[in-house]
Amino acid sequence: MAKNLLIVESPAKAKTIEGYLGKDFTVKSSYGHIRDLVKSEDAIDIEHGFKQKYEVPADKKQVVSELKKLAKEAETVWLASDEDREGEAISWHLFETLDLKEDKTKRIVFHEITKPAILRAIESPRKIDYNLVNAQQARRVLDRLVGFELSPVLWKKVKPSLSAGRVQSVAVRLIVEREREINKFNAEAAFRIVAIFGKGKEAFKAELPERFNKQEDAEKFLNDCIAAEFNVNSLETRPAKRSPAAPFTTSTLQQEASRKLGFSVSRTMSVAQKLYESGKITYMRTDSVNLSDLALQSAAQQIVSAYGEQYHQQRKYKTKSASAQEAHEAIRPTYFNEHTVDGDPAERRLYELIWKRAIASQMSEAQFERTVAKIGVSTRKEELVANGEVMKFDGFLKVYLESSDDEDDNQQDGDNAILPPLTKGQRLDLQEMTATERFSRPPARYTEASLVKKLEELGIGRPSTYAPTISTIQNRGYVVKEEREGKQRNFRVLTLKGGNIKKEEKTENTGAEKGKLFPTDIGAVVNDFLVQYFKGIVDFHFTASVEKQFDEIARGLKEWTDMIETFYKPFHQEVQTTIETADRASGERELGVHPESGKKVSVRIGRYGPFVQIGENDDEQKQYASLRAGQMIETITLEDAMELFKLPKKVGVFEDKDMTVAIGKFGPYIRHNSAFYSLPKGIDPLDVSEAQAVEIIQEKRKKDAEKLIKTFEENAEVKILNGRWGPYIEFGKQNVKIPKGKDPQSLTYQECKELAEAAEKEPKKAGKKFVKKK
DNA sequence: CAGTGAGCGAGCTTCCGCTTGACTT
Repeated sequence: MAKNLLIVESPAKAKTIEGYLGKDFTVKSSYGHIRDLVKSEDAIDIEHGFKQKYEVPADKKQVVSELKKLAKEAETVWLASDEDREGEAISWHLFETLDLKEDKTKRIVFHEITKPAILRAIESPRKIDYNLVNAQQARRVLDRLVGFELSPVLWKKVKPSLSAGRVQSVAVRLIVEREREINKFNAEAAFRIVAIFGKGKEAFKAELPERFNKQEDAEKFLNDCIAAEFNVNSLETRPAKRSPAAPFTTSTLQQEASRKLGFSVSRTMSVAQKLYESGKITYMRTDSVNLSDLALQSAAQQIVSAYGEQYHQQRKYKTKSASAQEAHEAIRPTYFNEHTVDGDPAERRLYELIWKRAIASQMSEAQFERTVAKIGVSTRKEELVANGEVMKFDGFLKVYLESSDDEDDNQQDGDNAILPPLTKGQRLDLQEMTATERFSRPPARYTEASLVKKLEELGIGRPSTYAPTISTIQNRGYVVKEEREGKQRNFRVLTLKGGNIKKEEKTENTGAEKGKLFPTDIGAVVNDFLVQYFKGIVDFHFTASVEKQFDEIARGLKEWTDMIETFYKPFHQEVQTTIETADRASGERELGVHPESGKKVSVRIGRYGPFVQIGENDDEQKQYASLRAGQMIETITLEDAMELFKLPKKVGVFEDKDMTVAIGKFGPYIRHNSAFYSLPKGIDPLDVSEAQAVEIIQEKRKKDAEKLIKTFEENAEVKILNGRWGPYIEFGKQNVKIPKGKDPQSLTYQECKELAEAAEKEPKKAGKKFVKKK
């Protein structure tokens, strides 16, 4: 038996370290935290110094008992969890739970998984830092108190099963408030003037820096240009440079993978996890931009040998985030000489991104020559401006260019263009000039990744929780990630060409969104409730201010119980008062009066979601209709609401059964004989003819028939179908995958039944547990 | 993917942060 037991948090790390340490060391993993507060209300004894009650959760029992056994046999136990608040607490929990002895236990830390770093750590062990542990306890207790007192208030005042917390509630608030900014935004139109000079390859664009608010002014400008002479008034060339971005942290990786690869934050994390487990990259949950000395050397070597000495420049980056705890390195390839890796396409692409970003971070800056030509118009005092850019040295751009969040279409032209050789005073030949009406844009909706960026800036959440937080707020129904169609908008274009001005009206699609986060009604109602009654908790700076106090605890300047006491007393009082005094929140809003009956029309959240109601008194005949996807209580109008009552509508009869058109969660559909048929896009659900409906039903049946492999005489409900992932059995409401090697064509009814029953008996544990329904 | 929107009441829900697997119609 080995003399030493060394415990780290992650099994992949354990494997690597074991290789460095030789056979005197057994290296094991705790798989993160091994204990947590009990679920019940008595987890924290508020009366007695907030004493906590911990337990080992069921899924950690085995890990703990194995570690316990190994610890007993070992001469020395080395606690090597991460060097941050949570890591220190993990060491402390291990010390307590494994019944370790003070004199046989050593606490060590390292920031990078390299042999010298680990050996150095072993040379200088220390004791558990109880100040740091206390800071973690304060963090844990605060989060539990906030979450488990606030959530029940929502159950009483809004709806059961809702949740609130220090992190998730702020995330929802950001999205709700952004949506409101967008709603109240008024686009301002202005005319943008762009001129094209020269012909063929010599042609280039110039733009007027000023914009015209009125069409007359734009038109006058164009008019003045008809007879004008254009000359280069000034020509200025100056050098410019661009530096590479720091290597990835969790949050920047999520952002870039979202922009460049279209990954959701959880997809990014699970692909990165695979790369980490197969030893391809360093740890993927980190807030550090630091690279180990070994990594710096190895990157330098790669850059010099692949691109040459002039492309290399060693850089050390500093984190900009105040909340960073930097227990790990930045995310980088384990071996820089592996430019690509095996694996599925997602792994390969993410690895490539990580490799390029880390390599580029150690490369020289790119150098440009930027030219600005100002062009005088003889009949006007304004000048047109042409920008040209020539790259003199590509530097890090040879490998990697960071993408950006703003997709400002106004900047597309002009920048990066190459200007033909020009001389001062040169007369230019105008080919064409346009005045295009452009609109100011509302603030952008959050994507998952840009929300993570914002949370990180506010110091809210940690690398390990960004992805789960995004999932939580969606699972609770506070937020939806959606694609929404834009609206058509007209804009005017004036074109000056050949001495004539042509006026046109064009249309563009605006406001279309894909993969953006939208608040739901319940999200908005819960947010408003929390902002009204618990302003302090959902304040954007709440986390920053408690973090400051955690730091003081960690430095031994403050008692953690004092801090919690000071926070808890007024907070708990607010909870009490709110329970006693606050009204139920349903987001109710009056829309006006029903034009025909004169009854009141209102909208609010009900048991089954948001709905419109006509009538209010008990004795009145009331009418109800659910809101549709994309409609919200706060923005729906009386007219929209009236439309809702026009459907469902009977459109005719087919095979002796009614055909009804309605709108559901996934859009308009026809219901016929208890089956659903989606309406193709472009057909107005209010204007579907009987013949059209029949056609849609038959079309769908034809498509289904193509998927069908086999049916059975015994039971028409049972079918074998071709699905996206191969053949499967549709057994009533249950779908069962056909095992590999079985020929779907030759399956009997009895076999199908057995497969279905076997699948029923073996419920998908994890799937059901983690993926909340609805 | 209907329409439903009353009321009773037992028993349940819920936080954040550290990990990995088992799970995908």
